[in-house]
Amino acid sequence: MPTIHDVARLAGVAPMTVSRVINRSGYFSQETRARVERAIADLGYEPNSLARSLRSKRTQTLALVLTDITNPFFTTLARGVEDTARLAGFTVIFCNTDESGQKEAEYLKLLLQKQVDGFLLVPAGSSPDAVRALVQHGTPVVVLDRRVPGVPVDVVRGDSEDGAYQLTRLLHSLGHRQIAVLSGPSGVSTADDRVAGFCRAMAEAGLDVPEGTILRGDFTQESGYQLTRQALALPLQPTALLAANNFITSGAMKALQELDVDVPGDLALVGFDDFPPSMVTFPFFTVASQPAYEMGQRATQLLLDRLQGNAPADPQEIVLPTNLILRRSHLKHI
Amino acid sequence: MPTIHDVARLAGVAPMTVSRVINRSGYFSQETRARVERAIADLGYEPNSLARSLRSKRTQTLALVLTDITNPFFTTLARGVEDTARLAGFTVIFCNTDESGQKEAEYLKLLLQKQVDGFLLVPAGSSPDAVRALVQHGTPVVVLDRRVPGVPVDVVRGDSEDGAYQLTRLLHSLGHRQIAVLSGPSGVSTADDRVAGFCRAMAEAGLDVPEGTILRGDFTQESGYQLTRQALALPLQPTALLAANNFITSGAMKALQELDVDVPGDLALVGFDDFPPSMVTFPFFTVASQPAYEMGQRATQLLLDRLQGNAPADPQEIVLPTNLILRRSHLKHI
DNA sequence: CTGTTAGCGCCTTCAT
DNA sequence: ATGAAGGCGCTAACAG
Repeated sequence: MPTIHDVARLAGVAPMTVSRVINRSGYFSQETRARVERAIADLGYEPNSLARSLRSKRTQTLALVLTDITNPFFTTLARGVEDTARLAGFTVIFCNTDESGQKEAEYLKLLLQKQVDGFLLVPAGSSPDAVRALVQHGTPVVVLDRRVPGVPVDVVRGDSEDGAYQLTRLLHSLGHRQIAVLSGPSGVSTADDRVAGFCRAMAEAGLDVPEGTILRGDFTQESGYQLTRQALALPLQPTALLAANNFITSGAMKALQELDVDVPGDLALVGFDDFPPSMVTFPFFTVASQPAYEMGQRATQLLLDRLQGNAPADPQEIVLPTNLILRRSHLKHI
Repeated sequence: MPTIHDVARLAGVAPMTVSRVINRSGYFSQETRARVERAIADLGYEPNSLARSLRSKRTQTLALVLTDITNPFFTTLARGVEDTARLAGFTVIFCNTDESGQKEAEYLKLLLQKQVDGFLLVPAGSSPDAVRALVQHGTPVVVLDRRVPGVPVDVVRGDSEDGAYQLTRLLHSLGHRQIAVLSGPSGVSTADDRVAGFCRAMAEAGLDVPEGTILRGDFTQESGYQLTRQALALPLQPTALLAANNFITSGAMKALQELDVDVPGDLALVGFDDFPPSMVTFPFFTVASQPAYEMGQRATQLLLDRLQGNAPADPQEIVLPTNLILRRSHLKHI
């Protein structure tokens, strides 16, 4: 690999001059410029970002740490991040934590060592410690998708509370009184907020929420499957199910098919997060959809702004509205 | 950010000694070790990977360059890559090219400058030039999913030819004689191989392939939609459609629904690539599924082996079998 | 407009 | 068992 010295020698100039030409910084004559560019081309020289970053203290690299890129919601979000980063000349390292605080901690440490310029983080599980540590450390971070109460940090997320509120209102307007909620782990804001939105709608409607109708598992298909079986074993049979994310919805559907419960004939089912349009061949699930791509975009833009000192001093909270998509799974007649 | 010097000063030793302790290299007494570790903890010191890499010439970073992570096939593959890389202490930078040779070229250049240790590459479009350049450059590369004829490079891919052969045989065994193929761009090996497998099965069955029954577009939902409309306008109406990937399948289904063509009642539809299990709530499409996760795993392992000199000298080609999954979309009675 | 000096943070080499 | 010198490739700061 040729270095800046090789180029300098071949062009008959000092390394510094080569540097100037490469970076279009400072002064240089058109003639030297031509000689240098010739030499660069002849040698096939490429600048070494490591050396550059070591000096400049900036790597032009962002870290995207999320729970599982296999979830289409996060896939789309990741795409928003990457596209936005690319336009600014940044590159993205992605890491899956699987909701494990330990994996998360390991990654954050590794990424810090790699001197990434900033973090886009979907905090794992219910521990805000990792986020707090990052923030105190002074590293630029934008938290995605989830709130981290008590930590002064930028957040870009969907309006979970409102989405759940809307879904519940919809069910209520259709006559449903017994609704079971299949949610994620308590302590995870999305899970909690969706429960809260549900409760608010129920309270407004003057309905009480019977013991056991709010079920907690995690955001997986398996969990949706289990919770659904539990919900159907409840003393007061629910007439509708509200699933707190796409995986849970999918698991619920699987359980219902096994139990020969027809949706929406026997039971209404609504959920959070849409499925990717390119994959939805049968428009079926009624959902509260979050703008995943935009979330990635906005978060990345905010992070980039911060890196350039273009963001407001105090932590921003950007809450993107949720979009109610009416399809068929809610259409149970009461 | 404290450096190794700060640690050294606080511990009352030379920077070199700190380095030895950190890397467990060379000799040091248990006592110095304790002092150094104390200092490290007190300062919250983290080694700077940039400086380390600048010396060692290794960044412990891999590049994953693919066409579009939004495709569940690539998402799963990416997960296989990341998991495998993680276990080996490597980190992954991911980039989407959207089949654009230009984006690809830009990224490869950028990543080269960042001194990534190796590339996992799904080559964009039909240009093998980028791959060839990388290989000649001496950079470790493993090509994923697609063949790059004429370039001596490691490849890990699915058996597209055989998958298409099996799907075609299935259709033939059910009595289909007029089958239209909706494929991707010619020049992309997966598209070509799937056409080839189809042709082999037809030839073996003594059937000819009428003009126009092999349609070429790209691997998108939109393209699947268009090609399907073209296919149905063919002089010899096909009784079955073979879609060359999941997006095409989905676009085909969309078109068929619009045209009020019932699947499988009026027309059989089979395709390449499965949909993620967690998202498949209605088992419907009969497909040739590729082991995406394993593909990512194997490719990464091969790349890591190469980096450590543990791989055979000549380019490896790992072809993973395709798995025929029978569901309902092929069940048209003839 | 161009060159020299110095140093980013670390580790290889050689000395002690 | 520990330390000093030097350099990885680049660029900020200062000369000229």
